[in-house]
Order: sequence, then C-alpha cells, then structure tokens
Amino acid sequence: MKTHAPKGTYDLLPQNASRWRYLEEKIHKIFREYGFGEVRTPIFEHTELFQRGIGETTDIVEKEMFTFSDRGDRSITLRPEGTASIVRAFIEHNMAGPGAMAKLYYLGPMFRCEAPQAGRYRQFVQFGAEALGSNDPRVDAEIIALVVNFYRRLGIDDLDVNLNSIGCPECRPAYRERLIEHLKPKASQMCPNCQRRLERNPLRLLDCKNATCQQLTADIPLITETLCDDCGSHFEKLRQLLDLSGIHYRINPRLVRGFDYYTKTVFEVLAGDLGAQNALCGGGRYDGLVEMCGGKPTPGIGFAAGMERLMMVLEARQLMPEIDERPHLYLAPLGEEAQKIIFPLCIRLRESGWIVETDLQGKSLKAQMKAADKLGARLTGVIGEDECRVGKILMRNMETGEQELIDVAALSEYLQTVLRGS
RNA sequence: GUGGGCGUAGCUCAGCUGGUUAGAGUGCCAGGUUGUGGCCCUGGAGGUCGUGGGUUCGAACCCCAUCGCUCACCCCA
Repeated sequence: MKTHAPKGTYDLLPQNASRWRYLEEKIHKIFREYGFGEVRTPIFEHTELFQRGIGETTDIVEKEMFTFSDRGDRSITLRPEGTASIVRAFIEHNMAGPGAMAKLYYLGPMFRCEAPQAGRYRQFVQFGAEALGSNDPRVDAEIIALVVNFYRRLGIDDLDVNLNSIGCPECRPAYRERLIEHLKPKASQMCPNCQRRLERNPLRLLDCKNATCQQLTADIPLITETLCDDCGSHFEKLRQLLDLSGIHYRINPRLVRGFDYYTKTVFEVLAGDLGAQNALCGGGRYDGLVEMCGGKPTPGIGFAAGMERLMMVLEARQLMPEIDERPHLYLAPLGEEAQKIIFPLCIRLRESGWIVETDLQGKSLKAQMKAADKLGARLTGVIGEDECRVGKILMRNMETGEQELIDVAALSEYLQTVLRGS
C-alpha cells in the first residue's frame, strides 16, 4: 500500500485550499466582467482530439500524455491542456451560429506526464479563455488586456508582456524557407536539438536558449518584416489597440510557441522571479484549429495560465491576503446536561449563518478555551451546571476577556449586536 | 530521458573523526485551580534513522544497490 500521492501531484490541505478558493473567485470575477462564460468539459477525451488539435509532433502529444484504454478499448487521454476540449464542445453544441461569437473560459486540472520541478506538476491547474468566431484584432487585444489586468489586480506590477506575430499559412511557409536557407550553412554549429528542429520546425530555433544557437540566429530576418498584408495589418491594429488601452508590451520577434495550431498573434506574460518556469501565461490566435477539429472554418484566439505558478509568485511577494475564516463563536459545554443544550444550539446557530465551533471530545473547560483561542473564535460561550439551572450562557469576548451572563434564548440577538453591530 | 542535491518525530532540522537507552525547536495531549485561552513551567505520546544488502566487535554515520523527493536541462502554464 503506497501511502503517498503519485509523483508530481499534491494534496491541498484546508489552509491552502482556502487561498485557492480566493484566487478562483478572482478568476471567475474577471471573466464575468469581460463577458466570458464558464465551460466545464470532461477531464478526459478521446486521444484523437489532442493528437489532431495540439499536433502530432509536439512534445505534449509525443511523450507527455496520460493515455489509456477504457473497457471498450477506446483510447482515452487525460486532458493535457484546455483549448482542444473547448473547441470540441464549441463544435459539438453548435455554438457557431452564423455571425455568432462564443467567449468561453475554463478552470481546472490538466495532466502531463513530465518530470516535475519547481512550479511544474503532473496534475496542475490551468485557467484560460477562448474567443471563437471573430478575427478582429480587438478580440486579441481584449484577451491580452484581460490577462494583464488580472495579474495587475492581484498586485503583480512588473509584468513582461511579450508579443509577436507568427503569420499565417499564407506568409509563414515563405519565412520558414528563408530561415532554413539562412541557417542551413551553420547547422553543424547548432545544438543537436536545433539540428533536428531545422527541418521539422525551424521557427522553434528562434527561442533556443543555447548561447551559440542564439548567436547563430542573431542576424536572421525577422518574421514581423515578412508578414503578408493581412497579418501585417492585423498585428498593426492590435498594437494600436493595446497602446490606446494603456497595456504595456514588448515586441519579441523570437517568441514562438509550442503548439502547432497558432497563427498570427502569439503572446506570453512573464513575471520576473519565476526562475526556469518563468511563464505566467501564454496564448495566441488559432484561425485554423476549429476546422482542423472538424468544425466550420472559425477564427479563434485564447490563452492558458498556470495556477500553481501564480500562487508561487503571489506567495513569494506576499500578495496573498490573510483570509479570515475564524469562527464567530465557540461553544463550550461542561458535562452532559450542558451538552444537551449546546449541541442543538450549535446546530441552530449554524443554520442561521453563524460560524460556530464546539467540542466533540469531552474536553475540560481549560482545553476548550485553548481550542477556542487557537481557532481564533471571537466569542466563547460556556454552559456548566450553574448556567444549566438558570437557562443562561456565559459569553466571553476572547479579545478583551470581558464576560457576561445572558439568556440562552437571547443569544441570537446578542451575536447580532456584538458581531455585526459595531 | 540526462545531470546535481537530499532522505533522522506530524513539521523544521541537530547528530562532532563509526561507540551505550537517537536529540532540539515547533505542533499535539495532559497537568500547574475546584469552571477560563494567549505568556510561563512540568510531564507525556510520537522515530522500521527511506528500503535492501555489505564492511565492522559495533553503522543514522562508511561502501553498493534500490526507491522516493527535489533542482536544473528539455519542454511548457
């Protein structure tokens, strides 16, 4: 019997879970404000969806998916990212009415079987959005504004927003050829990885971190200079919109991304102190994806962001607020007669919305006071033999230490005035 | 998949060149008032020293293997 969670997974215990809830609420809130509706798709899909959607040659599909057969011998995969499922649901539920747009978001666990390390897990939580049905650059700008403002709201003020356009099936092949032509003579000097990439996916050479590879690609032609008219003007308009909205960004012509489906706009948001896993979120436009997944040709753009990394940054910078989950009241019975009064009282108070704790182990008063203190209860109510006889409860203010005897029947009003009155 | 670091109490860690019953802090439980928390004091519970093998009179310590965790490369969120 293994008594530990599988590699790359973790348990969220109550104290941390409440911090997650806090963040999740912030996420739901901003998506509402920007007009995105939540979609909850299954956590597993037919393997084929990811193979076709993400791309057969990506690392994710090649070696990082949790794939297994179900009883009916169907190949099933735990979702490694969110976009493919959203696109599938979009097609399946016919959200693509003529002229209609769908703005959808998700939040939930994703699965990739890679070696875990700082800020990277095998089961991890991503949130993201997909805007389907418009190729207007305003959609791109809206998505970027959303993520930037989200992180800003949380107090992250040194965002590094990287922006690029990687063209479309019209103009990218020509750039690709130019790249290969330009780099082929230098192939022998490149890292083994890049030598392989040169034929298969030369754009990825641009973001190789290897120093010599960087040098070799230092003087290559920039993709932003070879975009077709359509891509060029799209990019230009996007930049204008961002400028007008006060969103700071940096054009990074070396920014390319791991998935095959991206077209035109790609972006990444970094936060300075994340170390090796420095991307807070990333995304881009994918005008061919819906069609590739079996839907009508529909343009789209989206992003995905990691929760664990966001949490890391917020914690490192002490931007997580203290979450007050202290009980309003701790009820301490002494003896069985008192328990018979306190137990139902406790239940009734909770039903009217108070956060109430009580002893369930038969501890001494001293131990109960201690427990009340540790839980941070604002008030403690004691009922012993004396109080039982007269139908009273001794209320102690845990902050000031003041105590007063009140009627049990009057407890509700007492709580109202003491806890909500001031 | 490749390389580095680390596995001792629930948690954070000591444990000197191998030497008796393995320690501290914190947390937990109880007591110091017979019905009162925080501070303080006392006591208690809690450890297959990751696991297996080897060296030795003797191993938490040395050697080998193995598992796990972790960081980095790769890739990504």
